[in-house]
Amino acid sequence: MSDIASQTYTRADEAFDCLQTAIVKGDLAPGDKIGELDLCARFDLTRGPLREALGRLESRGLLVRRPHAGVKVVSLSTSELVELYRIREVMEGLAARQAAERMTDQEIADLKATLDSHEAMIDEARGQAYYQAEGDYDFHHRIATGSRNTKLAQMLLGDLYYMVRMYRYRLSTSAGRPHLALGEHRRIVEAIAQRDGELAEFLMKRHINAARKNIEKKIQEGVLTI
Amino acid sequence: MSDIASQTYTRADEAFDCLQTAIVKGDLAPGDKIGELDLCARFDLTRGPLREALGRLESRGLLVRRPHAGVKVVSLSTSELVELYRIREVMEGLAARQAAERMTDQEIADLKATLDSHEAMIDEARGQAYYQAEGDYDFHHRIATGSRNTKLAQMLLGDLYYMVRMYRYRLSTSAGRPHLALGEHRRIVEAIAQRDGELAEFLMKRHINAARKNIEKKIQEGVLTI
DNA sequence: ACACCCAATATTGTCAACAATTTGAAATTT
DNA sequence: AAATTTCAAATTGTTGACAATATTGGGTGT
Repeated sequence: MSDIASQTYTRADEAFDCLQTAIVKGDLAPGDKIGELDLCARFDLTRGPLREALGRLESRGLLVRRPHAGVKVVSLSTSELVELYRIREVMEGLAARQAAERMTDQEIADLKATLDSHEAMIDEARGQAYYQAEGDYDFHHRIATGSRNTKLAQMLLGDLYYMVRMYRYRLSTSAGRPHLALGEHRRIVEAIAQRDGELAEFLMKRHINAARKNIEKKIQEGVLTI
Repeated sequence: MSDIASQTYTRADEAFDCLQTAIVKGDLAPGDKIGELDLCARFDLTRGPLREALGRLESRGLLVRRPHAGVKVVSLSTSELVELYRIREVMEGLAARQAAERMTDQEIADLKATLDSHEAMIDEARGQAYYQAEGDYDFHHRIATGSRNTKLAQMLLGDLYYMVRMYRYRLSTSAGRPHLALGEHRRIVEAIAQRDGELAEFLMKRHINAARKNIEKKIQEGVLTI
């Protein structure tokens, strides 16, 4: 949801939000060629705000636009997806390091409480799933904002987050290891609470590296096709 | 310059290019509030393409847009500028590592030749300057593309490169150390040529860390105000 | 059957006018 | 004199129509 606290909520904002959601949820599927007039009819928009929204989605890597030829929903190859995890690793490692330096005690306590509710959810799903709702409920989202490195958070949450999330709907990177993943989250938060930036960075990188390895394994087993 | 090899060059592309150049060069200065009609008159554009260009520039962090209230050229505080260097450090470190894995021998040879011409230029300026023209002549630009991590290159060259460059016009991060900086560039390329990704990453991170320290030192001495 | 060409059509890019919101100056109140 | 309110003008957001370009389907040649 775009921030409307101090700004008006334009039709372009609205268009952006609903299109992004449609992409993340797969209603607009990777590789789909989508036309402006179709989108206008489907989402009750006019072309001006729609084009603004398309521009924003393109800048976030969710769409590919070709002048005069139209728009496609981005479709990452498996190797491109793996590359995203390489980038996440170094950037989220930095975010964890800076979160250790800058998060308030209250924020850390709140994050621990969120992890408790994550655990309750895993138990409820009998250890089969670890799904985090988009936004403040999501661990990685919280670390990025906790880093207080505005540009880093913006890049992580603006450029990478939704691309990764787009694929999360179709694959679980914590499959077979939700309790393990949760445990890793807890250890990262503990390092942050101890203000040990170096350890927090190390643990976060290891955590994302494990998710990447998980994906690579699935690709190799032929289980994962995109 | 936008890629026109396989696409038409729209008026929006044109608007984007000239505005970005104006920002990087300081013709549109940090903090400037700029109006659409002014820009249209000044750059001989109409509002449609201009608004597209403004959207792109916003996504690159060069502008801040507020709905119904207009556009400002971004103005980074000194601490924000330093944070950019933290991000560059981890991302360009990764780029160097991946360049060591993926650059062709020819590309490496070409890069060395470019460094030779950099050296000639420093000598010509009597060791007072190390200025690299935007694009392929720029060492960092070359490493990012050499990484063959498309998304990484896009983020580095799309999101960070011009923001950093915007400030480079007003400060030299290799001030007092052009020969040293060039030497560091050479060592990074040597590590890449040796296909030693770990060393390339380490050296690149150190190099950017040194540039950051240089900036921090200037800030502390009160020499650098933005 | 395949490759190429061309014209018509569909779709995207641009434009100018109207709608919506903010800004700043003037008037009013304290 | 300083603070607040009001309102017209300036500026940004949106809309629908026209301009520009790519796509597609049909026709022709090999």
